[in-house]
Amino acid sequence: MQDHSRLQGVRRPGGRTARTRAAVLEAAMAELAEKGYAGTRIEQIAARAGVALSTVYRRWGNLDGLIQDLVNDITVEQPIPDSGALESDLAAVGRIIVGLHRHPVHRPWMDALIMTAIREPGSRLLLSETIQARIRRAAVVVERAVERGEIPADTCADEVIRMLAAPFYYRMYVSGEPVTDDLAGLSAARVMAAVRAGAVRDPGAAPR
Amino acid sequence: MQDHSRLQGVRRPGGRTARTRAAVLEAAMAELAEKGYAGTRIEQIAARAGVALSTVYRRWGNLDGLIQDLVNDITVEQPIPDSGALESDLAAVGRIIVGLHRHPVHRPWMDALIMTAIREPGSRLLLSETIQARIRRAAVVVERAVERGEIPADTCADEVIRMLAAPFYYRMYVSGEPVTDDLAGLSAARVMAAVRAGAVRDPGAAPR
DNA sequence: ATGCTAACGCAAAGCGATTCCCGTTAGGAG
DNA sequence: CTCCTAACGGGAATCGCTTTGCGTTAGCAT
Repeated sequence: MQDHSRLQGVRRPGGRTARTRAAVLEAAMAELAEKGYAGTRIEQIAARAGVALSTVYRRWGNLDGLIQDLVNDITVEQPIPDSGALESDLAAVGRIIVGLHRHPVHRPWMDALIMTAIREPGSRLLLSETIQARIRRAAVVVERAVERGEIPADTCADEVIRMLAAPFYYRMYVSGEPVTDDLAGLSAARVMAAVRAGAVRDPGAAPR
Repeated sequence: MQDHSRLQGVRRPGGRTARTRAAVLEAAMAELAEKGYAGTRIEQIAARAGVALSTVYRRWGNLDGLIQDLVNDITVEQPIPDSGALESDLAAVGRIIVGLHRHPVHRPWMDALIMTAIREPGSRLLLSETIQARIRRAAVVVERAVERGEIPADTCADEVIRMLAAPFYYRMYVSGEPVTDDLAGLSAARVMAAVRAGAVRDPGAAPR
């Protein structure tokens, strides 16, 4: 294995280097979306980007490294819902998650992320951080509900979002059941019940 | 790719064939447990089993096929708790799931299963069926609670178990947060709140 | 006990992933 | 504008995965 820490410290970040990076990342994204993780060939990415194979390996090391870099570039920013009622906000957040998974471009990314995270400890950390950032963003709907006095003040906002999101990923990657739009509403209702009962307080894990 | 349907229809299932199969599966299990999915080499499995490399490839095709066969052999049977109260039963089921993941032998299997399921549609189906079988077994604790009149009669037992299990897998494979024993109790309490509120009825997905 | 052939062992070969070497191009500091 | 060298291009070489051909062993039907 080589260094690859250059991802953070390139000596000449401008001009050609930047063009190469952009081209390769775009090609990788397209290939992943079309062929999926298993069907993606580094050589194809290089060819599509009009770049030498060795360039890809020098800068990213392998497909996993490429994906890690890709994630940093793509972290999807969705508007946070604010309907005035927590349950409908949660349902909206749920639909965003469903949408992410159903979108033909995003699904292969998630697949690749999960695969990579299982294989590479470094990737696991990256995935963990990416998800955590998304949770934090979505958690404001819970915090607003607390301010409104809609739910107990000691509710753990992050845990609420995790509880909401878990079923989607569970179905996608474990039980294999279909992920449908109405799952968002169902999941939101269940989470609400737990929150109202005051069952979502002290986090089971340190929020890092 | 070859046939590999021979996994189900071997012409000479006895004697040498059976010995080979047992030896290879045991070796595969050991290698997966020691090295994990990424570190497992088919050649190592063959060597450990005292079998020719080509034999492994002829019968199982690749590591994924081997894992599929392995799963059929291993489906873990745990006793189903029956404490008389649903919440403590759920917590016990949760602890079983936690234990499965923490056990040094089972963790690589789950990793391998998830990986394989993402790569191979056939494996996805297999994982789906395996999980469904486990859900069904665990769901009896919910059915008993219904008979006791402890929870609404129209509660969907399978969904309760899914709701209980989802956070564990979510933490393991998505958010990357630690999976601890007390998570079992927390998760059980949250599920109970939703069930009592009657929020876990009509299944969001057809039960297969 | 005997014969047929499934299943095995061995080894060569093709394929993609990854590394390495060497010559060339082009940022960007001076 | 010039020079230094980071970064690139091209291709050979290595490595693990997987397939295939051929000869051998051993179930199991008779």
